[in-house]
Amino acid sequence: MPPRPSGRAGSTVRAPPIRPWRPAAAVSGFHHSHRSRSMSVRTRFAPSPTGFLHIGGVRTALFNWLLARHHGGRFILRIDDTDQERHVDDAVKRILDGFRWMGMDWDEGPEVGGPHGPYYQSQRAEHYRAAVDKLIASGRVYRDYSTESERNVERDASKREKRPYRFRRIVHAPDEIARFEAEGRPHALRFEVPLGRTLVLNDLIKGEVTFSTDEIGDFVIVRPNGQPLYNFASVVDDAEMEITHVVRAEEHLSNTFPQLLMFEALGAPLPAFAHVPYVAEPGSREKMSKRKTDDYAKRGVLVYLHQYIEKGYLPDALLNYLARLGWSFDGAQELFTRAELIEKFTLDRVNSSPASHDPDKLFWIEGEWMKELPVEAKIAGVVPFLAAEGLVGQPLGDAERAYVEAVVLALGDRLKTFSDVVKLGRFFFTPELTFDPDAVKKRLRKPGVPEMLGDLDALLGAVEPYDLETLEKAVHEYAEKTGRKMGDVVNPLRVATTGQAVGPGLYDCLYLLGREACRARIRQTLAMLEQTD
RNA sequence: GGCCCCGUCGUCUAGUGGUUAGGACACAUGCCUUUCACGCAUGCAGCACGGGUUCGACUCCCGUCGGGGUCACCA
Repeated sequence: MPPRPSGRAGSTVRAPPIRPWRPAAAVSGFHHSHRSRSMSVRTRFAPSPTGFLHIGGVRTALFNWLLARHHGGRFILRIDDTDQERHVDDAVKRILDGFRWMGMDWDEGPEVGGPHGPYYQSQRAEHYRAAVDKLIASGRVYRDYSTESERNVERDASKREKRPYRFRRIVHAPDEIARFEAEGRPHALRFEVPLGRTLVLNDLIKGEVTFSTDEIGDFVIVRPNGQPLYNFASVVDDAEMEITHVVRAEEHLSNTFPQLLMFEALGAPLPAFAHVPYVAEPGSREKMSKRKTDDYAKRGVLVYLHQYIEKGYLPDALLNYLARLGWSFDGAQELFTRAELIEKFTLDRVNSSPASHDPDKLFWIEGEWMKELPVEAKIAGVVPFLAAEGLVGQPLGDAERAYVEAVVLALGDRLKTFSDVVKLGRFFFTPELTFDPDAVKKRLRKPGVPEMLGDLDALLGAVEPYDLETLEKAVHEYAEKTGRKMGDVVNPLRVATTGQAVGPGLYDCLYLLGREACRARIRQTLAMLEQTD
């Protein structure tokens, strides 16, 4: 237990730790009841519609969603667009599509509405106005007539003297205020922070955090142009939307204390807070930065949700991975179904330290989930990628569909993401061979290989019937008869018919491709070898 | 710089004073095998550092170092 602040002036405000299933008793010093005492759990995710969702944001949203679902509560989506109201539609749609893809459904918010709407901050002006009236009545909010240049003087001085900058109320004489008003001088609305109080937050992830109000400057809640600011708007909304658990990124931990003051001034019940640590770069403790997106891309590290969607990842796999990034159940279980996650997720198992993004582990989980996927679903997932490359027609014919199914089956566990079908199985769909230079060098540029390929061409022409079993038997017999090792026959034949050194079993390839296609490819390979020898 | 948060293998984590510090990914090796993938087996690897407290510290306290946040009329 950290030492309790004692013997100093000021009261103590405590936000009690609340376990939804067993509300804690009220703690001295704070006279407001806690939200979740008698209500069901209500969580929210409040993105601002700028750019794309990155995986850190998705994870925060997921924790909110899981918490709500775990307790049979409600998950609310709110669009925090106080700042920019233009061209929001597209960004919001992208966010919503991302949520839909992840299968994180929201009970209130855009498109579905709800009893506490609207769910766009840009449409809630009257709510903020009413809250401002309330705060003004409480005497906690005042008009600030300061100019930017005046504040800059203070700020620069603070910086120079290496002390924190904190705005404190400038008290003007009544006639001065009258003059300001007469000349129409613009003013912001500020919250007057009471000095000398110690605020204690019982964060559900971080534990007990103590903060002195002396560290908080009087903050602006409404700009001169009437625009409400985040710190204020989000408190008003969380209160009105009856949010019981504010689960958000830890960068908001310090913001929580001024917010506590506003909840108090508003006379609103306090939600519980849980601050989720940031996501670090792969292999590092450093925070992932949006600015480095291009660098990450060069290293093959994907940071945005849409990038994983485009790669053909499985929502259940990403969900599983993100849940385990910073959360664990028992230290042993790695794979969780959606239902298990809902059943087992609790905030107290969320790690209080940052977790770094591990694309390798994601890829492994993805593979595990892909193994479980029924072949029908694999076909459905793979077809768009084939179609985008022009490798299959659209819509798919019956025969084509059967062929895709056979290819998917042949690919087996090699298929990790849906887009892998193009990388691993392209040769199944086009007569044009793309030769892997290393494979050609290693397997084909060997003495005797062209002659052998000639033999195999003839062999394929003679095999009857042309099926898996007979093919395998014929190749074995050929190897035996000519005194070659199986690998010395099979590997060149694979490269000659697929262009690649790796892939499904050889006989699967030969059979699926068909007799004539295989023979044509062998001849194509022979020609290639001669030309570039 | 003030204040606040954080620090177990490369990575995700288990661990709440007494453990040979456990599991997973990655990596390495072997087996399986026509390649790759899968599977199986084995191995490598960790309590940031320094002081305390204690019979005994990864676990508690203090400091240092490192990472992060905040100190906006951004969110």
